[in-house]
Amino acid sequence: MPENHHGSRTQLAADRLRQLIIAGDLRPGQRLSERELGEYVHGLSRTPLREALKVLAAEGLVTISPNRGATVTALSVSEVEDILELIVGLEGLAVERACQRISDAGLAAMEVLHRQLHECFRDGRLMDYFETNQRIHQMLVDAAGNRELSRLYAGECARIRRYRYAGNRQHARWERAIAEHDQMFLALTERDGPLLREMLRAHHRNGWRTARNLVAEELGVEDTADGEGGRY
Amino acid sequence: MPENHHGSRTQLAADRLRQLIIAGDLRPGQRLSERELGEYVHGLSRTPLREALKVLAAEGLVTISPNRGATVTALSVSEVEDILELIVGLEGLAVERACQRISDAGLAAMEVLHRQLHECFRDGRLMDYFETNQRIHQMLVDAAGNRELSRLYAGECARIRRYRYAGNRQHARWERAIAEHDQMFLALTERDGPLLREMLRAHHRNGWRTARNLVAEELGVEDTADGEGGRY
DNA sequence: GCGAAGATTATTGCATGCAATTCGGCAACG
DNA sequence: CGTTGCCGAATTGCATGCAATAATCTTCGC
Repeated sequence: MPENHHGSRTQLAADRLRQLIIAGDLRPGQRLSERELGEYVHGLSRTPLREALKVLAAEGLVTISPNRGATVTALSVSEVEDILELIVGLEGLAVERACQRISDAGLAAMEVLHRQLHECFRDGRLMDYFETNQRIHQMLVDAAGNRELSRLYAGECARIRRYRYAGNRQHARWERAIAEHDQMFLALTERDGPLLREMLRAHHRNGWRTARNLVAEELGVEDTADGEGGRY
Repeated sequence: MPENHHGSRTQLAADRLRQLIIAGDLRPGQRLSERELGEYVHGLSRTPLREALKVLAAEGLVTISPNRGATVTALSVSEVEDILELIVGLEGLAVERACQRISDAGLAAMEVLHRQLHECFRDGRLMDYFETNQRIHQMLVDAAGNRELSRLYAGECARIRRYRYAGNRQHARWERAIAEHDQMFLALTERDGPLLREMLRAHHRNGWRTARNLVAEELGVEDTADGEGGRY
């Protein structure tokens, strides 16, 4: 459980709302009335909530219409794809650096998570798998040693997390995803940046192809040509 | 002059402060007392200012210490270099896409700016040159057609703008920069993404080498090995 | 019955007041 | 002489009240 070291109510509100939005407990497009939220979270007043909403708006998680209130940001399929393209690009930049500078300890840490991933798969714990998967990718990016890159990457992942994990993937895809992770881990140990980069690109494209249909369906099929001619 | 379409005082405060910080009118590390700022900008009250500060903090332009107020974010040399590495990476991703999809009209627009750049150089208008230079790079990134990428790129550029343009460059560097722009424009017209990417990387590295010394000096020489072994 | 203008209600935007916390200085003590 | 504890001033954090804007409902005219 992540401690709340900041007694600040603004921080508390922001953290709590962020978590609710990322996890998908608050649906995209849902209205976020100030007074309503205040009663929902500890009965705090509108001021810290307004500040928290402004912060989340800057992060792209909520959308504020002047004089009309805030809603959970609702992304279109193409916006999700833009962000995903960006994420893949950032991750690609990161891994090339990571392959150059990752330490043996770093590799060992990756291996721990990698094993956890396998365990989650073996035991069929889907949610834990997603969580571990996310942590692996983040750790890979962190290994590049560029804090700003890590921050941006984490932020963008948070924005579309709900969409990527909207529905449970099919088992066939899950199996392939694990295999891809195995290969990527191998590429990392051999410090082959360009190869790892290409594998990541394919990995994300494959993953998105599965999620995309579910998202498109949920949003009402904004179906352009299938992502095969893919951008990223 | 950019119009203030939003009557919202929070928006006004955020826009105004952002401008002041980016332009360097407010120095890094400078204290931003709420009441003081309020009197400075139109005599508005603390509430919209607090909200604006929170937003700018989320953008990375100001740093808020709980119960201790806000200051203009002061970056170390290595932080600036991290951000620059990120910017170069983003721009690299962008131009590869841009070379694929830029239209003739887009190329024409780039050419207009490119000519302006030459005029600024010829007339020795350094500030206009910087401005135009920045617009060229932003337009290049926009040409990739990924709004999220454009947003992030613009944000990161804003954060280090003050550092890059801290001092006036030497004329020799200026001349070379123009030459590099000529070559890059050529690469763009020929839609050679990989080449353009490499040229951008070198262009930024060369530019930073000049600015770096001035920044390091200003910040008190946090002098690690010279950037020659460059990361980006 | 339908559309439009006006009134009503609810919500946001902002100013202000009070409590909580931090920082500066001063004095007492080791 | 340096350190520690305390007090006061100033600043931030937050709650609340009021004004302004937008949404909703009512009513009137056609």
